[in-house]
Amino acid sequence: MQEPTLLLLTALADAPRHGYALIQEISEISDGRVKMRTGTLYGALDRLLQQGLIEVAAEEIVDGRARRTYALTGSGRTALATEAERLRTVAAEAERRLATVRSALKGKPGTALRTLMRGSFA
Amino acid sequence: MQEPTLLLLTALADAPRHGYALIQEISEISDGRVKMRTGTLYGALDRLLQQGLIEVAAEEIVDGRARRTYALTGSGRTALATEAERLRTVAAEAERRLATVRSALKGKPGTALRTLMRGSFA
DNA sequence: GACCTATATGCCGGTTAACGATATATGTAG
DNA sequence: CTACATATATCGTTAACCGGCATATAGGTC
Repeated sequence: MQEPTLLLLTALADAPRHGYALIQEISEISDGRVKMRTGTLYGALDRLLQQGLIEVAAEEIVDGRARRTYALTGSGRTALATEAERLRTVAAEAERRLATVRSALKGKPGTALRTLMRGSFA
Repeated sequence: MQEPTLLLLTALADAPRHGYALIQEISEISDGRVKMRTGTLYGALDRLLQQGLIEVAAEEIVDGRARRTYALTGSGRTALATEAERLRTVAAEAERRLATVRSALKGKPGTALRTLMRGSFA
């Protein structure tokens, strides 16, 4: 699952929303950093509908404009929860490894180094 | 940045490694769930080299087999740290929203709902 | 000797998703 | 009347991943 898709599901996690509102919500979630384009949005919505992760919750016409509201399905909720947990785990592992002080190993290529290298070099 | 790329950088975060070792390391990081293919690996390595996020740390011949060892650059370290933080944030937001009890709102479409909907529907 | 597995790198074609651009249409503000 | 916000949708391009294939050596099993 890629980031735009993840953000879409996240934006739907607390309440159903329609396409245009999702673009705004994602902008808010990401502190204005992610401006999702409609090409990405509607392509992703179609895909997620097909995968059964979201469903059309309502189709109305407001002020002459069509408005289709989407909602997470149970399956979508599960998928988002799984994905969020996996990302949290990977992010934690990345940060743990980045925190590893390599300079501490330079002078002591003994146990610590062999431990780090386990399985990598014979 | 996509997940295979993230895992690659993570696998390089604590020590330089060569291609084949990266496949194994990623398998370990992900508890055996991700079996990275060589097509993905070497394509990604080429791309990351070009982007300056990794560099070739050593080129040796061990037992007649070529072995090219890759390492994170400073730029790669920064990129990974940034990415990890962003993912941590998004994952937390997803979990926070998933935890939002929608049933509590159903009977009280008042302040809480309006707050949730801020900016979405006029 | 034949076969399989592990180690190790690399290319190629297909598929998928994201992206930018564009189109359409209405209401509101200046 | 121009511009902007709202709202949905399609199209062509690009980028990345993926599976499969190719190549090569070393070591173990039958």
